[in-house]
Amino acid sequence: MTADPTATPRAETGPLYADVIVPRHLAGSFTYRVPRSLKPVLRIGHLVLVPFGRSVLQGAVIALRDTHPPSVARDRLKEIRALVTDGHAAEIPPELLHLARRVAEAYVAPWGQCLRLVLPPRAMAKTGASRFLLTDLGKQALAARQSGSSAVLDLLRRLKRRPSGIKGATLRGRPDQSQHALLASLVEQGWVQEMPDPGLSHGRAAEGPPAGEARDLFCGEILSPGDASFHPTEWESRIDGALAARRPARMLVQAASPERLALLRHAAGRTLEQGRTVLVIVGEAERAELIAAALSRDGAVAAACLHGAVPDNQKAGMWERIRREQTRVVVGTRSAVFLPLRSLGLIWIDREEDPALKEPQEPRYHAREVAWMRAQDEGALLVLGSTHLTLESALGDEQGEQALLKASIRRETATVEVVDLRGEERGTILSSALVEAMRDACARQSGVLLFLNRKGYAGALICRDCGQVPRCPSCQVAFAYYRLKGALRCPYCGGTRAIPDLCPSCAGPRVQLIGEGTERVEEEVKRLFSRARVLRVDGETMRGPKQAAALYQRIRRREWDVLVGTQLLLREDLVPAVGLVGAVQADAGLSLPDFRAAERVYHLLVDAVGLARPSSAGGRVILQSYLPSHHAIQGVLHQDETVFSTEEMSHRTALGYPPAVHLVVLHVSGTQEKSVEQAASAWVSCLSALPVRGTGASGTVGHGSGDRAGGLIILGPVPSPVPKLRGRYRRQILIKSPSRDAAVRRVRATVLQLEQESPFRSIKFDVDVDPVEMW
DNA sequence: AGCACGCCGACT
DNA sequence: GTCGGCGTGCTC
Repeated sequence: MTADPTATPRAETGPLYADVIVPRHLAGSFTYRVPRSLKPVLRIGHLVLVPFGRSVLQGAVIALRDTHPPSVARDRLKEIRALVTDGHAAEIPPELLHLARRVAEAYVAPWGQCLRLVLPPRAMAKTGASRFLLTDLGKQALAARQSGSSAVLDLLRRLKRRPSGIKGATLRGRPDQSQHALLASLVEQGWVQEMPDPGLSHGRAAEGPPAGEARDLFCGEILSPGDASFHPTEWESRIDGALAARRPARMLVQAASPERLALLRHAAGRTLEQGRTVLVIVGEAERAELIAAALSRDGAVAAACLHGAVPDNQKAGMWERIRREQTRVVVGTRSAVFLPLRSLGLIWIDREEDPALKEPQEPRYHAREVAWMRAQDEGALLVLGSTHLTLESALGDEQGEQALLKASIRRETATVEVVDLRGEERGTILSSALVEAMRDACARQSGVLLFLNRKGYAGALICRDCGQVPRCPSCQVAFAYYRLKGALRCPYCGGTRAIPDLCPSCAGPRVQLIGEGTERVEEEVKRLFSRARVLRVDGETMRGPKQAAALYQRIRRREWDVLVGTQLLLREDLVPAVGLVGAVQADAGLSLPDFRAAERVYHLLVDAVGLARPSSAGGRVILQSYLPSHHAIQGVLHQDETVFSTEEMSHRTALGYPPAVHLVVLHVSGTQEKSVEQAASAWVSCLSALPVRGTGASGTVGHGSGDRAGGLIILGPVPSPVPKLRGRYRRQILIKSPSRDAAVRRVRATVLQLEQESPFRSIKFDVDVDPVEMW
């Protein structure tokens, strides 16, 4: 961000100064003197060790220069300690350095922080540092003042104050060099002890690899095309065409998982033939393993798999092999989008709607968007694949921002019916229509699956007359039933209410608890069908790999007539297609406090429909609902995506939610409630007052949103849903903007301004661009 | 963010 | 006094 890489022509001896970014929450870069020995070799992208405050850090060189920055006196500049090597000079490939910067800009995060994303895994570890601790002998020596030297006593006292020890770099890095010798002599005397620095303790080796064994049993089917209606050749040729162009392109593939994987295999093979490489990104580690295995199946492709559960030491080796193009196909979770693949030809995002593609901490990037940045920079084809495309992706399609191809592969589905639960008797779990259909399916032994979407909905209150859920008046969030207290409780503000006798919306008397869950459904099935074999599939019965594997077996061996379960039933290849699927509470989840609630419910129900056999094979789906007119239900009923998406889009547009606008959420937190409030208000006025300054790094030309209002809608500040967390008060501001770029530019300018202003020293300003979890 | 300094209350 | 928690400030 500082300094121009192509500054002044430098002397033959090489550059005098280097701008370095470090992996810390710091906005700018830091300038260092280049030692004579490095002058001829140092290049942009090199990893270097630099003294930083009291410690030594790894950083990356982002610019070389012959003049020191005017803001810092020359004698304050420190010298680069060394080049990081692992045989050769370690360096960050230029495209990745650039990618890190683009991410930093797009998500208003420090470039140095984004540097972490592209660093080789090994380099993340601490630089073999050590700590110094005071020994018992040293304590005695201090107590007895066994040394006349005040320097020695000072040092001993300092060490004593810090039972966890002080880092070697800290002690040695002090201004006077005598410390070094002093320390050595104290170690020799046995007063001070040197220990290896434990470094980052959050190495996550504990998680271990996912339980792949139980799962492998079911991989066999994954690539078998669903049914005869799949005509892949057309889409294969479209992909071939897009790959042959060797230009950045985006393509949407809407198809069921087996078809998608078949297409991926084809695309991967074609990309490799071109001499280019393939990157596949998915939300979950488990699915990454599955896809990697599927791609590698016949040995044609050697796909590496990278995700959080892979131990760090293995990651380092994989990173190297990828960089050397020994590994040419990689499947991984979101952070894998930063892997150093060269001559990248294809990036495939599978299940692009998966919220896990969004990083929940700074830098809060979305792997789908980063993938698009990479595809643009490296001339690759980006494929967004899913059974359900997000409205965001679908709208991008219609707007034709980029050359976009859309593949939609349809399967024949089951017949869908809706049962209006408001017409049923009080307390009905299984409507008579569903029971009838179950009886029928059991008689044919075609299999029954009862699907309960109760996520975030366990134990709530619903009105049997109007279908409404009582909401917290201050948060507009559905109340949850709190069993312990027998009362309603708002999950966000914590406010409690007694259970009302009458519905707050329609004043009807039929207010009831629902969401009792799978157990109750299971009991009901057993009561009504005493001879049926019932298996329950939920978080409880699937807990632990052993139990899960056993349950897999039983499902597999068809030791059941009725399966009752949660979303777990939707797992890939868990259940063979059945004759009847019942969605027990199809509208559960519609009341969640999230503007994407309806979209999620719709997707879940479409998935549930996919679990039934096609109607030509007698497949039926019954949706039980209190809100049968809701467009999520109607869309599934009519098997017409536009029924859902048209209505949903008009809601989003009317209420100002994506994809009609872009959202940016700003978080302000601090220990003093008042200053948090003040800072939040200051941010809002700064946002609305600031005439957009041309500070930006003069990237792309703006979209003509230069007017004062900038088309931004600024809401808040309001207390965050959890207004106080770990002693810090939190407020948030919501920004809506037709242009993400305009909003981001504005926010970036204000963050810089606020962080520099003195009254807000201890306040943390946090930005979330395109939030996925809003609250 | 990380890391250490220094202020403050608790306690042998 | 000394121990150790927590708030504060700096990093070329």
